[in-house]
Amino acid sequence: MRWSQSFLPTLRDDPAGAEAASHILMVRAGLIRQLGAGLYSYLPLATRVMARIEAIVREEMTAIGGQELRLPALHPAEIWKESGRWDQVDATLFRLQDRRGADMALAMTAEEVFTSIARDDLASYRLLPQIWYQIQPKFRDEPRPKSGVLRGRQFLMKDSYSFDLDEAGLAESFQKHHDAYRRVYERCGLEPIPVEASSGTMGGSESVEFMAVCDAGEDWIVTCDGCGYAANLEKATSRHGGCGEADDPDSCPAPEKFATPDQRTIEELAQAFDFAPATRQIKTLVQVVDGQPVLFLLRGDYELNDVKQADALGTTDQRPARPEEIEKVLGAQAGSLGAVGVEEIEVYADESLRGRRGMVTGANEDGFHLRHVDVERDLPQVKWVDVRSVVEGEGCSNCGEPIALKKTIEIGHIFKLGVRYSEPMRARVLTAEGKETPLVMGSYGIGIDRIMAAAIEAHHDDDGIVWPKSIAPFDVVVSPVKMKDEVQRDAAEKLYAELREAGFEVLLDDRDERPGVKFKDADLIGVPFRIVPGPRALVNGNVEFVTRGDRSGEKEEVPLGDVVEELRRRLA
RNA sequence: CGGGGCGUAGCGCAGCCUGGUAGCGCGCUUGCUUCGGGAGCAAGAAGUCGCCGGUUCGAAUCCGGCCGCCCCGACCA
Repeated sequence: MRWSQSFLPTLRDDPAGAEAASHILMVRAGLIRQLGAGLYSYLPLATRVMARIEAIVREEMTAIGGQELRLPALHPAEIWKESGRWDQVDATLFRLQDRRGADMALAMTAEEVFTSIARDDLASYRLLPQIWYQIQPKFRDEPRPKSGVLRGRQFLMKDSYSFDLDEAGLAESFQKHHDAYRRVYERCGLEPIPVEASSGTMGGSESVEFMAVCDAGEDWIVTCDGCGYAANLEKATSRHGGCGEADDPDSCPAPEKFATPDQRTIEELAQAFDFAPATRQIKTLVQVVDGQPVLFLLRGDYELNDVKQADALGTTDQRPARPEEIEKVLGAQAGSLGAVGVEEIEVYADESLRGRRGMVTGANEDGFHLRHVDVERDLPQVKWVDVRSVVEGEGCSNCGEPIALKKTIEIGHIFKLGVRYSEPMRARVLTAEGKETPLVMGSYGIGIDRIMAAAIEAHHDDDGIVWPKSIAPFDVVVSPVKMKDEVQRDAAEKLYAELREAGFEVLLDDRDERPGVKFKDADLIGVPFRIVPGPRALVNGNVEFVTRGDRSGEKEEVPLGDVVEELRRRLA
C-alpha cells in the first residue's frame, strides 16, 4: 500500500479523555475513532490487524475440529425467555422492540441461538461431538464503558459452543479449547494467565478465564510462584495463618459487655484497646439479599468479596443495608454491630473465623462491644462460607508460598455449561441405547479487538506501538528519506515491487514529507521492520534495516539485493 | 445509579469570573525556501461556541432545563 493514497490518520497529540496506553495509541496511530461511549469505528489499520488475529483464531479452531457458522446478532426475546436469561441478566442485555412491539435483544453471547440449532438438527449421538463457532459483533450495555476498545459496548468476539453426549466428552472439548486458546495467545504475542473464575450469569459448573497482565486492567488475579496456582480474586483462597489464632486462649469466659462510646470503626477499636487488634475483631456487615436482611461476619481486617457472596448464596440480588434498615434489624447503628444472640435472621461467617476465641464484636447497643467471644460457643447459629478477599503476601493454599496480586484484563473465557441451556431448551439426542439425553455443552469466548488492545498494552514504548510480527498491519514499511530524489525513489519503488512480489505486506511511505515525520509515523503505527533507502546507505548499494523496538541504536545496513531474503529470515 | 470534571474549527486548548459579536497551537490549502527523527516564512480555508428556553439593547460568557463525553465508585459474560 502507498501511504500517500492510504487513510492512515495519525495524530501528533494524545487525545483528551484517553488514559489507557492502548486507547491513546490506537487513536493516535489511526486505528480507531470514537462514535459514542464504548463505540468505536475501526479504521483500515485496525481492520488489518484484526483480520490477522481472526485468521489465527480460525486456524486454531479448525485444528480442533471447529466449524464456522454465522448467526444473527439480533435475537427474538423468546429464546432468551426459554433459557431463563431474559429475566436473569438484567441491564447488560441490550433490549429493543421491533415495529410490531415484539421484544428483541442484541447478542451478548449466543448460547440460545446455537442451542436452538442443535436441538433441531442434532438428533443422534452419532453426530457428536460438534464444535461450532462464529466471529461476530457482540453487544453489552456496560455500566461503564472505559479504556477505549478494552471495555466497549460493541466488540468483536469469537464464540464457540461444544455439544457432547456426556461430561467426559465435555471435558475433552473444554481441554481442546483450552489448548487452542493458549496457541492463539502465543501466536498473538500474549501470555495470559489461565485462572479459575466465577461462572456468573453464564451458568455451568466450571470456567477458566485467560487474564493478560496489563496496567489498564480491571480484574485482580492471585498467582503463586511456588506452585503455579492462579485464580481470580473472586474465587481465590489462601492461608490466613499468622494472624492471631495462635494467641487465642484455650478457653474464655462468658462474653462481657464493655463501653466503647467513641469507637465506631475497626481501627478506632484496635487503637483504644490492646486486646482488640483488627485480627481479633469480628466485622459484622448487614446485606439485603433477595429483599431479606442477612448478616456476614468476617475477621476485622478482611474485606467482604461480593462475588464470593453471590456464589455462596446463589443469588446476585444483593446490596448493603441502609442505616435505617440496620437499626431496625439489630437495634444499633453500624459501629456496634454483632451476631451474638441474633436468631431471627440468617448469619454467615467467613471460614477465617472458624474456631476463634477471645474475639471482640459489637453488642448491638450503641456505644458497647462484647469481648471474650468464643465463635463456636457463642455463635452456634452461623453458616460457614468463604466470602473474603484474599490479601497479597498471604500463604498460597496449595503450597504456602506468598501469593501475589496482579491487575489484568480478561481476553478469553471458557465455560463448562453442562445442561444449563440444553435442559430448559429441550435440546436432546438419542443415545446408542435409544434413550433421550440432554446435550452437554460448553461455551468459549475470545475477544478479537480485546486481543488487539491487549497486544498494544503489552508491546509499546514511548514512540508508539511495537506490533508482534504475527499480527502487525504490515510486515515492513519502506521509507525513502527524500521521495523527490530520483535515486532514492527508484530504489524505493523497486523494493516495494520486489517485496510485494515476495508475498510481504508492504507499506511504501511515498509521501513528500520530511524524514522526521516519516520515521515518527512509522514508529507510531508500529510496523516491525523499516527499510530506509537513504543517501548514506545507497552509495554503498545498501539500505538501512531498522527493527522496531530495537533500542540498541545500531544501524544495520543490508545490500539492496538481499533485502527480500533478510526479511524472510527475520519474519520466520 | 452516587460523586467529580468537561462540551468553543478535524485534533489539543484559551476566552466565561467582570456580557459588547471568537482566539492560540497542531493539522489542512497555496507559494517560496528547506530536507536523516514531528522545518521556516508568507498568504488562506475552516466554528450552529452541545441543545432548548430565559434575563438583557446585546449572551460562548449570567440563570433554568435537557443531552453528550470523561474520571472515581457501585456494577460487570
